[in-house]
Amino acid sequence: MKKISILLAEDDPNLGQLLKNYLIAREYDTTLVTDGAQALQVFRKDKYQLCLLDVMMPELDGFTLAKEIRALDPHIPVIFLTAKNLKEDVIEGFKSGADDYLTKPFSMEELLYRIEAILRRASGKQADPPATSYTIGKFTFDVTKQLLTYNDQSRKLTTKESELLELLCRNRNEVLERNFALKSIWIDDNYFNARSMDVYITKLRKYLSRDESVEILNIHGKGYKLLC
Amino acid sequence: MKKISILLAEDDPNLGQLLKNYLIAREYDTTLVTDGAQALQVFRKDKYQLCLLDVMMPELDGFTLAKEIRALDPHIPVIFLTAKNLKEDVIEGFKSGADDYLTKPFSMEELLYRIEAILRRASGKQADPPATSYTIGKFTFDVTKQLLTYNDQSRKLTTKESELLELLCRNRNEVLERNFALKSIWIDDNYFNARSMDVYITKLRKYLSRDESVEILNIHGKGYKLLC
DNA sequence: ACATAGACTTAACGTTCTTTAACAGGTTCA
DNA sequence: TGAACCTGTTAAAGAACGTTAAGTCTATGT
Repeated sequence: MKKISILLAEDDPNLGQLLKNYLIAREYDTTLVTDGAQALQVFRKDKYQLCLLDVMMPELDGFTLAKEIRALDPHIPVIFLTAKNLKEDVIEGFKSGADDYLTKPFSMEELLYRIEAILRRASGKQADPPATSYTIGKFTFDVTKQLLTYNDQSRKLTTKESELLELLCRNRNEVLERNFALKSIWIDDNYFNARSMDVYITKLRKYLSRDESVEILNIHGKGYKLLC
Repeated sequence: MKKISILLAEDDPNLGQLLKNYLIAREYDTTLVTDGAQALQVFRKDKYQLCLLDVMMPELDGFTLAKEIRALDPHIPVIFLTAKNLKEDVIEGFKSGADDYLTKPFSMEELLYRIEAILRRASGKQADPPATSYTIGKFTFDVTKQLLTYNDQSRKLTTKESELLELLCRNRNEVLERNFALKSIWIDDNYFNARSMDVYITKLRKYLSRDESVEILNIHGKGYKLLC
């Protein structure tokens, strides 16, 4: 299956690199540029399936850029990344044809969620959720229904429990880095959110304790690894 | 099929043009005027099916304008565009017969949904409803007739029930954000309206409970997701 | 005008989810 | 070994949500 290609235009080098890494980790073929002019240039050369554009950029702002891009490819999905409380911008953004927008700060989960939603809509197919479910030892984990099942006994997980368990499953038998998980689910990787995550790890361990072969292992200073 | 005609009165040229373009892109036959006097003049000449009026306008303010317009056509739907924190104005606006209002800044999606909802209500008694309907598990939901059907058994939904269910359907298997739903249906996203929305979620869940495969899932702190 | 019914809101109370606090161990490295 | 940091666990606090019932309003018909 061919990878989805994303053009990411973000002038903040830190955020840009961060986003690029996350998207690549999620199997999106991502190209990062740091200003609008460059974005247009790159877009002309190669085709992309989705654009992620920061609104505030030097040389060429996101809105104008979107118009130019739309002139080249009227149907390409565009998502804007915008600073908070710039709702006026949002309006103008929709005019130039954004399919969606995110106000900073946002979590990776949210970004990925919207990307998937838009691609789903763009591909014409209606409905059909990915119906993702994982097998964890003797457990079955239905992500969309947030249901963890063991021998016909089901437990309804909370939103956060479910999000964390999904990340663990996605990276099973390899290290899920703390910061990655925090940025993905909690937006901020500060002290309190880190402690909150610890609490959820404890909860998940308790839920999964019925199957001895399943274990959430801590990798000191790095993160967690789901063994199963 | 003939286009819906909208009279848009907005004195800010940027916003006005923006709105006009967007509405035209959405197949609404839109006329833009930049002050109230002009609006009245144009309205006398041609008939419109909906009015979008800015409250703060030179020459003739939106409220007075609405009264004049209503004198000419008592049943035409009117939506006010108003700056925030002008609650007094809002109240007076409803007295002069607004069907709805939007506080700036607002998103295009919100405006569009409001227009559709109002036109639907206005045309309720007339003929040829577009008959948009959704299939929700074993249910059928006729949006224009506000009818939820299960095995030949139909339940007539109230306006709010219907509007909320429509938003859920439109975003099925995706998160419908609380704030978006509140601003789209209840106008204000304050505490009380949020609680009111909770009540409606309970109602809808009860109506839909006959099909086990259908579920309105809460995403804590974000919104609801209709699974089906 | 009055009564009635239906729709919507507000109130009240209970439950669940998430975060924060508090305390107890662990790991690393100088 | 001891200081600094990281992790495990439980409990409590705070916020969000679920549900039912009572209140308010509006429209409608007599």
